Amino acid sequence: MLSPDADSPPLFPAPVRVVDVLLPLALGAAYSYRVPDGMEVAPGDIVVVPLGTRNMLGCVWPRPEKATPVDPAKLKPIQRRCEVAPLNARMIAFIQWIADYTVTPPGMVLRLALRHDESAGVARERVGVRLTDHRPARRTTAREKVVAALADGLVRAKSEAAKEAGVSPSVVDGLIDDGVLETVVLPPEPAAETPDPDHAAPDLLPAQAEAAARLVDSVKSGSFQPFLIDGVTGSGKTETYFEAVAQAIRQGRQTLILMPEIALTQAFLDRFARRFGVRPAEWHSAVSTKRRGRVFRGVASGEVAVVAGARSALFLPFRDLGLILVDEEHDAAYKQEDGVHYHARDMAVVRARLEGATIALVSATPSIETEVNARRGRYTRLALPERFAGTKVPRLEPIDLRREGPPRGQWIAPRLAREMQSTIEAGGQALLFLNRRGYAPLTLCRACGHRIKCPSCSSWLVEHRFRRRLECHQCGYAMPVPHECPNCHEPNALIPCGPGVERLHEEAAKLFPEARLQVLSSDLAGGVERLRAELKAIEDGEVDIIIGTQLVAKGHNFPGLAMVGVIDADVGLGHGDPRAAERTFQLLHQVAGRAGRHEVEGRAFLQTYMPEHPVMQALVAGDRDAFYDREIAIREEAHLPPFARFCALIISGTDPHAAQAHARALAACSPFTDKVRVLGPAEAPLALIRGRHRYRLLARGERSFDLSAYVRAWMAGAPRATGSLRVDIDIDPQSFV
DNA sequence: AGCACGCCGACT
DNA sequence: GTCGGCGTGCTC
Repeated sequence: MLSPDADSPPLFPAPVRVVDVLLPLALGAAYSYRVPDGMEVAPGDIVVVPLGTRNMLGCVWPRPEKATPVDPAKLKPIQRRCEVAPLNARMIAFIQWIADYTVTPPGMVLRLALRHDESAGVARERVGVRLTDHRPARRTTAREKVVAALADGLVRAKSEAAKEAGVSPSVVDGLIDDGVLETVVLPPEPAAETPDPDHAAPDLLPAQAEAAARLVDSVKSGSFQPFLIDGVTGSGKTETYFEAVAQAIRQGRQTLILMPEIALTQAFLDRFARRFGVRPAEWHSAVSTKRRGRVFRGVASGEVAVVAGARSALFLPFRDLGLILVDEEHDAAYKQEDGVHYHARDMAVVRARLEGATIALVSATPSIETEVNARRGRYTRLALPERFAGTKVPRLEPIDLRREGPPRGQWIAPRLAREMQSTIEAGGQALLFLNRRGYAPLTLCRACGHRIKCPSCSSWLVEHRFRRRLECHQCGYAMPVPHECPNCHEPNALIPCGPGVERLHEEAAKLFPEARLQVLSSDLAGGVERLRAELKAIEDGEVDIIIGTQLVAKGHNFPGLAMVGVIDADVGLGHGDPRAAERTFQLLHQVAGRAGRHEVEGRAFLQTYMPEHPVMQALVAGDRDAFYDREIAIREEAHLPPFARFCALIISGTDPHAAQAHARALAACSPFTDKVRVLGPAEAPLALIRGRHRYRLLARGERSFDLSAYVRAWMAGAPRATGSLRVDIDIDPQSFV
């Protein structure tokens, strides 16, 4: 074969080939690049392209129909194509969909899928070593140790061999050079072992078996179907959906189990292992970069069958995703509120639709959105009404703090104390739930009435007596506890107001001097290790009274827990947050549900100043439907999600005219101008103002509100210098299905 | 997101 | 005279 002469120009010069490359930047659109001769690229390929002075990783992107061609003089060539798995068409569609829906530049969404350095990395070849017949010419003690360690003639990874011999890896390298050891290429370490769908098939209750069968059928059908697994605490929701996982494995399709990060516990992984023989691949912030790289590539190759992961796992490049489970679907941690604003639960539904996958949202207390979708038949409800162990859902009893509250300066009502006493005497454990870390949430000056606030965000500083500091729970600011009032300088006038878990511990210790107490909060001294140890101690019955924050509501099991006392059931109610009732209901339901899981009849007590509040009434009556009926009616009336396309536009930036520009734009494009109000930070509901946003517009528009028209109007009228536009993601889940 | 460019204050 | 603060704007 004659090779073409490189010096002479071709007779017919090939036309310049141009493709779009999406870069992981906030750029509005993909940029065009020239494809060098001899390079083949297709949409989804990961490439390196020059941008300004640097080189960047990007993804070849489908060219829009009406793309404005870029000046050919500007075109730079693609540098190289990366030898990594390209994004498939479904993944591209997913990224584009999220970008459109959340009004975010597509590059920012791509970043979520490419961000992991591991996506570009290629698995490094693992080198193993084995002893040969040669013996070292130069003998040293270190070398002797290596020879002795490898005397069995088996292959070991290089680092492994050095570690076993107790020498540095360079000794091993030296022996390789001398021919004493030979190198062997090891097969790449598997990202995860393959779960066995038939490892330990469970016994299911009739309701579980029926629900499992529905899910299995759906996985078999290989088409998009959304479900809600709606089961009371302890009804075996996990075991039920594990059967769908087994089916997906049998069919060779992949499964994603999404969970809030804190719910992804050892206990869950162990349960999975008991059913499938091995643990699933994990994906969350605590997984090492190296391990993430393996999982990432394993997911792309299809080798990893099941991933259990936090929010960000939603953007993994699955080769063939057949099943998604969203555990604790009501959890607020699924909502991402910086960078790309998205709700992982809703985007999971979108991804399932694009992948042709079965999806099940799982909760004992579904979010309002999901409940509405189930009631309207968009999601198929699979109800698990009974507890697996045959025990009843704990009875909830209100304690009216107006009539039978504790004396001033104390927080455990006499009745609650009596119940705790008899619980402990009967050998059971009691949990006091108070969602406030530290000793006291407010420090007040008796002399001048000054309240100590955070200098940077003006919320109250929380006293942490153990650490002898005042801390801001919003921004992390901390200072030593002052000896005099910072305002009037009166010494010894500062008094702590209200309870935190530390103070509650103090009170409980006084009331029950014999009892063994343990505080559980996220700032427990000693970190994760200590927490794990304390949980073990509790499980082994070495603790009588647990005093815990939100931490105790999720994930961990307390087999000996007989009763729960909620110190302040009203926390969270009464602010302007439209989700206050929902959150309180979910949290209290969940905490109360911790009691009496195994053979012990559980009881729960709610200390409240408003026992007549609908949330308390619904909890005490055990009437979930009443709660949902009311919440749905309120939202429908107020045009809040899920009955409005969105409820808030957030403007980041500092331009004082920006709010007016938004107001004009809203008025220009909303058919419901009378329902559109512009609220300043002081007026907007407290919970909607968090952090750095200077202005927030609440557009209580109808679902027909045309967002793109709004954006156009805003762009036209926006002052030149301004921040960016973001859309809050509490939106209409109808459009996902 | 970076990185350059640019236009004003305190240094060798 | 220059070094360097970060405000603005561009990158195919």
